[in-house]
Amino acid sequence: MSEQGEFAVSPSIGGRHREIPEASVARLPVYLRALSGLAEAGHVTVSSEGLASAAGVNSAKVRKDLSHLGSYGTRGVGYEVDELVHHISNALGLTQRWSVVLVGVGNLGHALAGYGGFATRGFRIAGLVDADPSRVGEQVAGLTVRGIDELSEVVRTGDVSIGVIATPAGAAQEVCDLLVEAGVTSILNFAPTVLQVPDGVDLRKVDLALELQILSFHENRKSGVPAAMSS
Amino acid sequence: MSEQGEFAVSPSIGGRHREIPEASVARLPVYLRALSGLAEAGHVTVSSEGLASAAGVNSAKVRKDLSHLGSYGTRGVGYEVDELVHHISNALGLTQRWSVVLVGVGNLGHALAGYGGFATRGFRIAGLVDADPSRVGEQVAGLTVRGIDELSEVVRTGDVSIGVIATPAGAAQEVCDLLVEAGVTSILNFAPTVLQVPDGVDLRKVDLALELQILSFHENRKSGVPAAMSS
DNA sequence: ACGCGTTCGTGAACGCATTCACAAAGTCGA
DNA sequence: TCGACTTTGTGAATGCGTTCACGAACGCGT
Ligand SMILES: NC(=O)c1ccc[n+]([C@@H]2O[C@H](COP(=O)([O-])OP(=O)(O)OC[C@H]3O[C@@H](n4cnc5c(N)ncnc54)[C@H](O)[C@@H]3O)[C@@H](O)[C@H]2O)c1
Ligand SMILES: NC(=O)c1ccc[n+]([C@@H]2O[C@H](COP(=O)([O-])OP(=O)(O)OC[C@H]3O[C@@H](n4cnc5c(N)ncnc54)[C@H](O)[C@@H]3O)[C@@H](O)[C@H]2O)c1
Repeated sequence: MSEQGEFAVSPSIGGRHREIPEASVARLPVYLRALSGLAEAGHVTVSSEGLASAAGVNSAKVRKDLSHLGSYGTRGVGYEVDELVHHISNALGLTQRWSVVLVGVGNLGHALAGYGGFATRGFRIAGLVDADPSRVGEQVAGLTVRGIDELSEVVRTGDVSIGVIATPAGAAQEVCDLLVEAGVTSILNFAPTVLQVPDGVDLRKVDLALELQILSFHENRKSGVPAAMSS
Repeated sequence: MSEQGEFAVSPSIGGRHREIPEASVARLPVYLRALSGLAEAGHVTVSSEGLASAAGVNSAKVRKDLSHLGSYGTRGVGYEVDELVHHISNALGLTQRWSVVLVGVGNLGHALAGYGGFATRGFRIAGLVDADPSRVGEQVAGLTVRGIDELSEVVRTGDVSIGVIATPAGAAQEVCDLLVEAGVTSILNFAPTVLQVPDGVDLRKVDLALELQILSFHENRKSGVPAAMSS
């Protein structure tokens, strides 16, 4: 409850460099999880070294990343765990609860809908939507599946800003367009397709096949150099 | 069946720079998918520009990436789609079929087991493993769930090199250790934990909560600057 | 045969991210 | 109070990835 004051006295008052590098942003959730573990284990403070090993990175990276949030460490001691959790949560916008709509309640969609990780991380599933008439009305994870024609209404009434796409690849762009039109400004795509979104809409993807193929590449490397047996 | 000859006459024979940058490797699967679409649409050749727009990147990146595989383009024309598919598949090691063991057949594990994307991308699920005795013996996606004590045997007899972890976070490191001990050299982790693996084992992760939190950060940015209302 | 238009392949420039390394700033025991 | 010790915060150095920009190579029409 004092970080605004801290910000006010931050160095170089004129310089507005509140930009946190994307690579740092991607690590903040990892730190957050590591800190939860440390807090449960009874740690009150943690050094950059300690947090680094818990998060699987090196300590210089931790310090640089955290420095983008402000100067919340104490030299000779480290960081106070609770305070750091608070600041990271704040930077990530996790102090408020974001609402999510999940489109495509099939094989994967069912697993996602039933996944406890949404709620525990502060995300609320505001609605489940599917195009298959035989799925509409079905109860999944305590929610009723709605028709795709109700998407816009779900987004509006549920104050939804994040859309999750778990439809087949062929339908993903169409669904994406509908989500954007309905007012969603962040999309997480599980379908193996490249999606186009207008400026102002953030898009991230989770791609199982891609991950496996990257592993395949490294497996291939490991199993003796394959195409270098010439001459 | 002629790329070894091609490699042999590659420029700077003494310099052994067959290393493909990790960032390029991560895009090759995307190109592969884009090329499949182009092939279906009847394209025989494609320019770097055409492939770039299909893959959602810019053309300089495409050319640079493909140049790491060799010189398979024709100036003034572009790349032959079929040939490129072949070379990328080869570079990724997709000419052979990799076997996968899936550990943790719960909510998410069921979805993964039933996912057609494994087979169509050339990956074979050699076994499903779970620690819950009440799950062992269950039929899932045409396979019988085996006990965790059988993991080593499944890996050995199935010639498994890739392990997928879909257990709760608390069990992930233990499962990871078992996989490594059994001889698995690549691991894809769905549990929200940092895993430790020895050198020589590749580890990748898919982290839903992390993705959502990154989106949350950007949502937060968009909805007016939040913590800058001081003074 | 030849020139024109197209597109690749790649060196060079640039920018972002990581790592190094150390002065500054704090704690803590005596 | 003070000095030894710990750890942060950050400039500088380095490394990696992206983008630029253009010469070289090729197809094609004439
Ligand atoms: N199952 C997995 O483990 C897994 C893993 C990785 C990626 N994926 C990807 O996730 C997506 C979903 O996979 P799945 O196994 O759940 O498939 P699925 O076929 O079981 O489910 C797809 C659902 O989307 C619905 N749908 C289709 N078109 C729609 C539209 N226009 N609007 C709204 N809903 C629509 C269908 O009715 C169906 O319920 C696919 O793109 C798949 O490649 C799945
Ligand atoms: N469900 C989702 O959509 C989703 C999404 C993202 C991430 N995840 C993560 O994936 C993991 C699995 O999620 P879930 O929803 O399927 O959970 P779940 O509880 O439904 O399934 C976990 C399974 O793992 C088995 N298991 C537990 N300990 C084991 C061990 N030592 N060895 C082998 N098997 C063991 C359990 O018996 C169970 O069948 C979790 O870490 C979760 O955070 C799930």
